[in-house]
Amino acid sequence: MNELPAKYNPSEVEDKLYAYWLENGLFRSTPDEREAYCIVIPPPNVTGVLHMGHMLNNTIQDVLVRRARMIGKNACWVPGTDHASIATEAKVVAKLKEQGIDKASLTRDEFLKHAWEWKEKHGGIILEQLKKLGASCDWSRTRFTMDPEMSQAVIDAFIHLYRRGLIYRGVRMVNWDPAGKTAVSDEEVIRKEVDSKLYYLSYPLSDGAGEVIVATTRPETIMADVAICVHPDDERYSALHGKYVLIPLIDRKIPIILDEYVTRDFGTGCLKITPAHDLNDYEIGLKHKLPVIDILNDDGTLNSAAQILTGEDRFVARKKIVRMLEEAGRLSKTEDYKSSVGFSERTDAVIEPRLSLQWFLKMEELAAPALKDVIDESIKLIPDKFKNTYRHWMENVRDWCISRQLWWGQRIPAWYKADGTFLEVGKTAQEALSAAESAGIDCSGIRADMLKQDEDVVDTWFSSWLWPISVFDPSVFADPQKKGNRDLNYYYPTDDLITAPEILFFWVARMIMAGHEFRGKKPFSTVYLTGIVRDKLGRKMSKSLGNSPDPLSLIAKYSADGVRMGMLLCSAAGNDILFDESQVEQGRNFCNKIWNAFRLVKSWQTSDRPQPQHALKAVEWFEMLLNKTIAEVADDFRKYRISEALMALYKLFWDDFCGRYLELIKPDFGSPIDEESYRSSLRFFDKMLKLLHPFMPFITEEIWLHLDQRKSGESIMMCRQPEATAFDETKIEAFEQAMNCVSEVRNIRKDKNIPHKTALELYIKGHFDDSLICVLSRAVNLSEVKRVELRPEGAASSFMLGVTEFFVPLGNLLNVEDELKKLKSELQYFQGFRDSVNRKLSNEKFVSGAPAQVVDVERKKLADAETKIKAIEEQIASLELG
RNA sequence: GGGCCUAUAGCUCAGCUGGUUCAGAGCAUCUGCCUUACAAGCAGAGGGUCACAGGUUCGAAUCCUGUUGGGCCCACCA
Repeated sequence: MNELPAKYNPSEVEDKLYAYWLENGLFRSTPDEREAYCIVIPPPNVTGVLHMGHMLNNTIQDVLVRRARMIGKNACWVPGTDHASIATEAKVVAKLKEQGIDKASLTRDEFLKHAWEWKEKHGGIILEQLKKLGASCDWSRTRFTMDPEMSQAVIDAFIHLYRRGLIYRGVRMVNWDPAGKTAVSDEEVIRKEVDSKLYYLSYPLSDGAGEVIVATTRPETIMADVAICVHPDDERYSALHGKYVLIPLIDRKIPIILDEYVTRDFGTGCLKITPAHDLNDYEIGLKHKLPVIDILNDDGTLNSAAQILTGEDRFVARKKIVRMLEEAGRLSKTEDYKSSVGFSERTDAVIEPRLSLQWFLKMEELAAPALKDVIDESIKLIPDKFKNTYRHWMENVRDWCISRQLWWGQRIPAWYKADGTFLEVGKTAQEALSAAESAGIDCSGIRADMLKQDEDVVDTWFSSWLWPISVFDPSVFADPQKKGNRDLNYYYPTDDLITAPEILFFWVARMIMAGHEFRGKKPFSTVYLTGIVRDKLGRKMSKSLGNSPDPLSLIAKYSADGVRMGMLLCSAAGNDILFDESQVEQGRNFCNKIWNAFRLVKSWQTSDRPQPQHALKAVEWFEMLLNKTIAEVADDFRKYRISEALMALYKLFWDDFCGRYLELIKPDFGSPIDEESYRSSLRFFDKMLKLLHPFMPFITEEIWLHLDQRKSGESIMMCRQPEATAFDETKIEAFEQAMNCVSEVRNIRKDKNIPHKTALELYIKGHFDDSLICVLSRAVNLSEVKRVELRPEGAASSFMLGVTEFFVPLGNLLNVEDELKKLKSELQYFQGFRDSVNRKLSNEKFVSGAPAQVVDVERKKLADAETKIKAIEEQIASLELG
C-alpha cells in the first residue's frame, strides 16, 4: 500500500485521476456481446461556457453512465457540441463589430470563414470544462453538428422529407428585426409591457353618409389597410354591412367586412385589417381573400407602397401621421394604453411582424408515433407530470418553420432559376437539375451553373433532432431503410436522455419523431428531466443577471466530487434547484469525512488477538445494514431517485459506518486491532466506495487505489457494483434498539454529569437481544448489565424502548423530582394515546369497516400502551415511596 | 385568455394503491464539548393547524370541490 497524504488534496488528485482514466481508455466503448447502455449528451453550444445547468445535467448523466458501467453493461456516453446557429452567429457578428467589420459588408464565404475561426478558437472549451467535472464520456466519439458528415446528414434528411412531401414552402409571418435585418425566432423575442397610445381614427364612408371610428396602436400602418372589420352580430354597425370606407389621407377605398374574430367591446368594435403587418390580420385577409399591401422596407422605413411619408422610419412616421390625421380632423381621440411589444433580444429593436416565404415541415404524420410512445410509456418521462404537457403540445402541433435567415448552419438544399423561381431540391445544383428533369419539368436552356442555392440555413434543431442517430451513423438519412453501421445497430435505441424540460418540444419530441421516421424506432426509452438551477431568490441563473457562480471556481474551491454531490442532493427530477453554496459545502465535508475515516482504518496495526465480541456484533450488524442499503440504492436507481440513493449512502457512511461501526470496533489508542475486524472494515470500505463511485468518482478512486495493491491501469470504475445479499431485518432492529439504548444512557450521563470513566450499571426488563450487551458496555462503559424480571428496588433512572424497560441505578445521584416530572409527562402522553386508540376501537363502524389487519394493529397499539402506562405508573409509585 | 403542474419545519425535499406512535430526512439554527480519524468534527435540543374553506370516509398530508399563492407551456385583442 502506498503512502497516504494526511490531507486530501482534491485538485491535484482529480487532475491526476482524470488523466489516468483517459490514458487507460476507460471511458471508451465499442460494441461487444454485453448489453449496451447509452446516453447521448444534449450537445451544448460549441462556443458556450459551462454554467450551473450544465453542471447538474452532466453530473446526472455521469452518475447514470458510471453506474451502468459498474453493473456490467457496456456503457457509452457520446459527447459533442451544437453549432447553435443563431447564438453563434450573433457572437461572431458582435465580435466582428468590435473589429469594425459590419456583417453586411462581407460575403457569405467571408463571414463563414470568420465564424469557423471563432469556432476553432472557442469550440470545445465547454467539453474541456466537462472533464473537470469528471464526465466519463467516450471522447473518441465527440461529434459536432456541423462536422461535414453531420451536415450531410441534415441535407440528406431534408431531401428525404421533401421527397416524402413533408417539406413545403409557404408564406408566413415572421418576427423581423429591422435593426439586424433578419428574421428571429420566437425565443429571441423579448416581450415587454410598454406604455403606448390607442388612437381613435375616423374613416369616412365612401358614400359620404358618415364615418367609422377605429381604434389602433399603429396609425402609421393605415396605408396598408385593406378592410375594416366588424362583428357580424354587432347591431351598432349592421347598417354598415356591404359598405366601403376611405382610408384617411390617401383616400383609398376599402370594404367593411364581417368576422367573428372581432371583440365587440374592445375599442369601438371596429378593427382595421392590415395583413402585411399583423399575423391575425393576415389570417383574416386570407379568409376573406383580401390583398396584402406591404408598406415597410426591411430596415423599418416606409416604402413607396405607403404613398406618403416614404423613407421615414416607422416611429417617426407614426408621430407625423398622428399630426396629419389630427389636422385633417380624422383623429377623434387618444387614450393611454399598455400593450405588450416584442423586442429583439439582440438589437433591442421593436420586432416587426413581416410576411416572408419560409420552408416548413409538416408535423401531423411525424407527431403521431411520437405522441403514442409517450402516452403508452414506451418512452417514460421522469417525472411523469410532463406527460400532460407533452400530450397537449403534440395534439396541437403546428408545422415547423425550418428555415432561418442566417449563414451559420446547413444551407437549405433548394435551387432556384436565374429569375429567382424555385426549381428543385437536391444536394447539388446538378442533382437538383436532374431531379427536375426526371420529374418532367421543362429545363431546357437551364444549366446547373445557372442555378442559385437558397440563401437560408435550416433551424439548428433540424440538425439536433437527428442527434441520437447521426452521432453513430450519419449516412443513413438519405435512405431510412438502409441498415446502419455496427455502432448504430448496437447502441441505438439509446437508453436515457437527460435534459431540461424547456426543450421537451424543441428537441425531445422532435428526436422521437426523427427516430421513427429515419429508423422506425424510438431513440431512447427514458427521458429524465432536470430542473432549472435558480439562485436563492428563485431567479433563474443567467449570465445577464450575473447571479451564477462560476462552476470552475466552485470546483476549485470545493472539489468536483463536492460540487457534484451538492448539486445531486437537492435535485429531485423535474424540480428546480435553488442553488446555495452551503450544499456544495456539504459535499466537500462528506469528502473530508470519507478521507478521515480511511486514514483511521489505514492507521491500524493488526495483531493475532481474537476478535472481541462487540466487534463481531458490529461487523455482523453493519454487513446486514450494508446489504439493506445496497437493495435500497438499487431500487432508487430503478426509479431514477438519484438524490435519494445518494442520501441513503451518505447516511450509511456518516452515521452508521463512522458514527457507530468504527466507534465500536476502534481499538484503544495505540493498540492494534484484530485481523478479523480489520479485514471486515476494509471490505466494507471497498463496497461503499464502489457504491459511492458514480456520485463521487475522484475520491472513491483515489482511496480505492490506496486500499490494496493495485496493478497499473486498474480502476474502481471497472469494478462491479456490490450486490445485495439477504439480511435479517429483525437483527438490524435489535441492533438499532441497542444503539438507542446507548443514546439514552449517554443522556443520563450528560444530565447527571457522570463522566465516561465512571462505569454504570444497567438493568433490562423485557425484550432485548442479550448478545448485544457487549456492544452496550463498549459504547457507554457499563460495569454490569443485568436482566431483571421486576423493576429493581432503589433509586434508578429509567427509560423505555418499545415495551422494554431499562434502569440505571444512580443512588443518591438521582434527582427524584426531575425523574418524576419526566415520568409524569410520559404518562400523560401515553394515556392520551391510549384514549385515542380506545375511541377508535370502540367505534363500531371502525371495527366492522376497517380491514381486520388494521384493527389488529390498533389492538396491539392499545395493549402496548397499556403495558407502558402500567410500567410508568409502577416506576412513579416506586420513586414516590423511596 | 386556454391548458397543465404545484403548495408539508427557516431552506431543499420524502411521505407509494387513504390505515403501524404519521407528521419524516438532510441542511440551517440553538446548547454543550479542541475526547489522539475528522471543529469541514462529536454529543444533544428545539422547530410544522401538512396554503385556506368545505366535502367523501369508521379514518384524510394522502381522494373530491372551491378559494388563494407559486410555477410551466401555448395563444396573445387591434
